[in-house]
Amino acid sequence: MAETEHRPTNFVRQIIDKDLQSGLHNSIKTRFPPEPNGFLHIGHAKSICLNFGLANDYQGTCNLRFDDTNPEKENIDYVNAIKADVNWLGFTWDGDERYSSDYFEQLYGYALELIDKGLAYVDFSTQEQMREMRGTLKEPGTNSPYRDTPIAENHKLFEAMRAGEYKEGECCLRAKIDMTSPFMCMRDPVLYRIKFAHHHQTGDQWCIYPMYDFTHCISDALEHITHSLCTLEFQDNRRLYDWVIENISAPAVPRQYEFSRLNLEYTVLSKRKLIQLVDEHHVAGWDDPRMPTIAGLKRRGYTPASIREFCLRIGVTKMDNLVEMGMLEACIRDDLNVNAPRAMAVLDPIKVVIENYPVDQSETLVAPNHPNDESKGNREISFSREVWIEADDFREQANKKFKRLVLGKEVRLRNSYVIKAERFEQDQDGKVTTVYCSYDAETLGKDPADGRKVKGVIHWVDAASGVPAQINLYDRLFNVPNPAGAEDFVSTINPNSLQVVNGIVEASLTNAETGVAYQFERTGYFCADPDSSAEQLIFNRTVGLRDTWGRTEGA
RNA sequence: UGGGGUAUAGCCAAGUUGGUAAGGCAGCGGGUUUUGAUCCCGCGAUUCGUUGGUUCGAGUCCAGCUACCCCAGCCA
Repeated sequence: MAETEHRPTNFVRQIIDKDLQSGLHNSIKTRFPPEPNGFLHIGHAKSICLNFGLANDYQGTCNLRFDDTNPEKENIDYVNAIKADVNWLGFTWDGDERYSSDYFEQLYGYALELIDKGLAYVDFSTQEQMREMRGTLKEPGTNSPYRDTPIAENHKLFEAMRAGEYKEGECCLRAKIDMTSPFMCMRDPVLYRIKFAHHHQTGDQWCIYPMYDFTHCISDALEHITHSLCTLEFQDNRRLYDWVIENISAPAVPRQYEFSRLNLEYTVLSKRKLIQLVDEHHVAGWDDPRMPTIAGLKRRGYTPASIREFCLRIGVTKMDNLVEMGMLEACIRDDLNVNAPRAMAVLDPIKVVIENYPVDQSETLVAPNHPNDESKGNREISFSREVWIEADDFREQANKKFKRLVLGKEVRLRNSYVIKAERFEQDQDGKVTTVYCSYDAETLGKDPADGRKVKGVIHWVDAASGVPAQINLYDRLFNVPNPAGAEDFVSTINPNSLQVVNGIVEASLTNAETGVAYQFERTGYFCADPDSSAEQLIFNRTVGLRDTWGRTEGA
């Protein structure tokens, strides 16, 4: 798809333009810094597109850095999934992926530097004591009794922490800043804590791990990141970011800028909540097609280009937002409308028997793969005496607004003949099972010679060659626009977010490649599910077609 | 008077030396159409959270007010 030619401007670009013009920087370097404690989601895609997009547009580079300072929550599977997702989105990071843990030794050295400057101390207060001494939002905190431990002793104490001489929670390293600061994060923040945990990158090498605020800014400096972009909740932390950089022998001075995180209607985008959905089996896994994860969107049938386009359209600002799902759907429809070959599939089949068509005859028809793009070629579809049509496409009686098959009336079978409904059969519940029709043999590829107008066109699948398929129809995962705002977001889960249907697809779809999109004419965009253990074809509906009829009809 | 942020159409979002409100999504009309799809054409803010002020002129400058978001993890 043709992505928007020139990127819309935003405040980050303006800052970069200024920094380039003023000569502050000759080129830019950004980074995408996920913690490997879960799968990436569409919100991360916003950050990825921003960081990698900026690097591309300004001919700079972008690093992929795993912010792996909390081994208890992280693992290598997430690292691998994240790398795959970033690549799948179409981005390439500069050199090898980095890890904050690559810098543990240097970070340790900077911590020692702060200690030696009298700007950090080892605190043996309990967590509860620290909380009490921190004060509140409106009241200043009070100094720790360990705050004035002599420098030399702090130096030894910290070395002892590293050597494993203290238990978890027994002590921690804190920056000596200002317990009365209006910024809570400046009230002597913890820099290092003790964790006897195995780390996916450094193994058992360390028993002390640096905190985010100490690690991130230094990692940025070590990588010579020029513009460090993060989300709004880190605005206060910027004071600490700058404090650390100013007080150590930093090799560079990176700057942090914050933008608002993405909120999408009818889903949740917080790692904690997504983990809960997976752990409590509200969904089948991280790549469940209903999940807003990159892996889920991929399995659902979203393309990398459509997600990039979405990120372009939503923009980058500091305003809180809640983007409509329709925005995302418009992006994938725009992509698939021009790129997806058409095919026919019936989701809720009823039989049509064409009584004046020879019993043992069948013929091969040619159908274009795309109505507006001849270059996509044609395919062959078979036609015979019995075909399946959509149950919704037949009514015993209806007004002229209903442009489908009605008893005694004609309708065009897409890419085929005009048929007329003569009579029908239904089961004991009143559901129509079979419609007996006649066909006009002179209407293949042309209108009736006598000038009869046949307005309706419906899709169908040849009964003799059609293939049964499981079709997964997805709906929003939650019943409310902003589940994150609910008291209990789990209670707002939509119990009908997945509807499994047994349909019939045209024979050409038998070998549909996993993940490759098709438009099933008149019903939507679908792609084959990767589930290889399944015994039959499985198609996932990515998104339906825009449906103005369904709207008026339903109303 | 804790501090940090944000307020432009239903949603997203341009608007940067003050000069008379881009664009996209959604919606609504109309046209084309063997997908009620696509495509094409047309329609939306006398108004920029609010109240005042400065000015010939303010979304853009100033002051006050209001609403919403974030911060009291040895999480990120």
